Amino acid sequence: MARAPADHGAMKRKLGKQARQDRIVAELRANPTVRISALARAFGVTTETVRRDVDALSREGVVSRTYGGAAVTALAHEPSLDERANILVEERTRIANCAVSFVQPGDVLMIDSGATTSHFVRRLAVELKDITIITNSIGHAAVAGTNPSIKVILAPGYYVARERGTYGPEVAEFLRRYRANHAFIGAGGMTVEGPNDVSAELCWVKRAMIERAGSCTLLVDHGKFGNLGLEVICPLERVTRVITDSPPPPEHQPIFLKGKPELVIG
Amino acid sequence: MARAPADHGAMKRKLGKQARQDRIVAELRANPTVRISALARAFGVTTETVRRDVDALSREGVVSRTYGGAAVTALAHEPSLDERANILVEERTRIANCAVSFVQPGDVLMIDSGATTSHFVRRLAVELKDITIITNSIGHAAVAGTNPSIKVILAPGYYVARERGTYGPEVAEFLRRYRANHAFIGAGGMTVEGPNDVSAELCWVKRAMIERAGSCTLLVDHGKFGNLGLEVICPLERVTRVITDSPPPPEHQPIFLKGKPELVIG
DNA sequence: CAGAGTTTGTCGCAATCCCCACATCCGTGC
DNA sequence: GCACGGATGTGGGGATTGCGACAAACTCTG
Repeated sequence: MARAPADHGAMKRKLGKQARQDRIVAELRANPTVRISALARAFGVTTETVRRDVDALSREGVVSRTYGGAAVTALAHEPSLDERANILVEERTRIANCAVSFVQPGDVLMIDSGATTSHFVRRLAVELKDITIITNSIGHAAVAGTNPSIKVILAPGYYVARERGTYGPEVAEFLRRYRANHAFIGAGGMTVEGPNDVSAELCWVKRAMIERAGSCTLLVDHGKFGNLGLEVICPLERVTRVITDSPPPPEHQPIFLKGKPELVIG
Repeated sequence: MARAPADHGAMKRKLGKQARQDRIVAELRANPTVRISALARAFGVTTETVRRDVDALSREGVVSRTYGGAAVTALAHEPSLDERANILVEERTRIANCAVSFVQPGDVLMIDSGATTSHFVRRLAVELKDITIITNSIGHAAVAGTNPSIKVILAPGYYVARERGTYGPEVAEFLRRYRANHAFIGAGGMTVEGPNDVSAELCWVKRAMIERAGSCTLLVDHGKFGNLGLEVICPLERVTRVITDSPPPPEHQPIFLKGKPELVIG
């Protein structure tokens, strides 16, 4: 593979132990794995030295040791969205399947980033044609973009790795220039006050989407009912429809009493 | 290639190929790395068989190969089903290594999407701290975003799957609201007229970045000299510096005669 | 049933890695 | 100066892995 012959940035001078270990974890941010032999060449030290570094980092739990090198530890990498995407797959797939039935060719959708909505987008990319998706999630864009008949518009802003999407005032301002038929958004919790989530920046994006869409469908699994996050996204009346996987517990049925958010069970 | 040998659950003694590979990725959800030898023992097959499985998964980008095993992929890294990213890695890595030496902490960079610039961003994410990156590439954003000390601003627009980035008038308009120290851009070709590329929409993004940056560095491999694409991006004088991997052929040396674009060989 | 194609096993050698013991270098404090 | 501990380099034996080539077993199809 890529040799490092008298490497440019590496031969500056001898790095100390700390500097080497920092470089190793940095390298693992760019590449999923590193090899001891390659690092030794790059640092201009012996493989034994690198081996000791890697072993030390491994003991600290910063990296995960492999035969011949090291890899990113599963937890340190993307505990956030990645882990969340792998739980409740069954339920979320049901929600997603149900949600696509409300979408028709020609629709313009706003979809916020999130684990549940990502299943929804995956189904959209498979089943539907001639729709436009406006989103702040690069994951959604990448998935939906594989379908050439789906037009994807990505919102700008500060990129937040944890959510794999853009956030900040730019997003809301950008969204205000568009108008959509529907907004499909997720939420961290759902009470009689309305949908809520844990982070203010997440809420602002969802709010902007709801504001600019003709109607709003909430995608939440049954575990979200009763959760109270930091901030309420919008009053209950602004939500047109709630799609979930199984009936909410009786104590939260009052949410749908007035029939204002329509309840759909996938 | 995409054949599923319809294995029912009756396979208790020996697992089929598909079942093994599924088990491997499942194993990787629990442990950050697996070893071929261990898997071979667990499955009751030869290490060669597991090696083939792992190699296959690695080619698909599902796992990342290590010496003696496999590791979880960084998810941000692999989605390069793009064959262009896998050629000239040697040359592009050299260019990227050279380019990072021109960047200092505190810099604000505009970087356009492209195969060559992606190597550059990867190095940036490893070696530098406290910089701001403004880009239209979701790949760049995902990679740079793993480094918490790098601020990433993503430009809006129509998402183009082929380029894994945003394009269209929105991009240029958005960029106009920022000001950067440097622009690092790639190009499909390079002649005495200046850098060029094959698609008008690509050119408009590059143009906007050059316009809004104090100086502009072009990252091109040696094969690009003499290529004439559809559209010239900007006159030669607007380019501050050209970084390439090996000296351009003599017939294209005139590009650098006036010393206006500085020539740097990585 | 035959034949083509796929999957897996076997074998051997070269390359690589691990581990251990010991030597060397260097800065620090006495 | 000198002892000392930490960090690093050296060298070799032993184990593991990678790779290519070939054969055996199996699957599918006509």
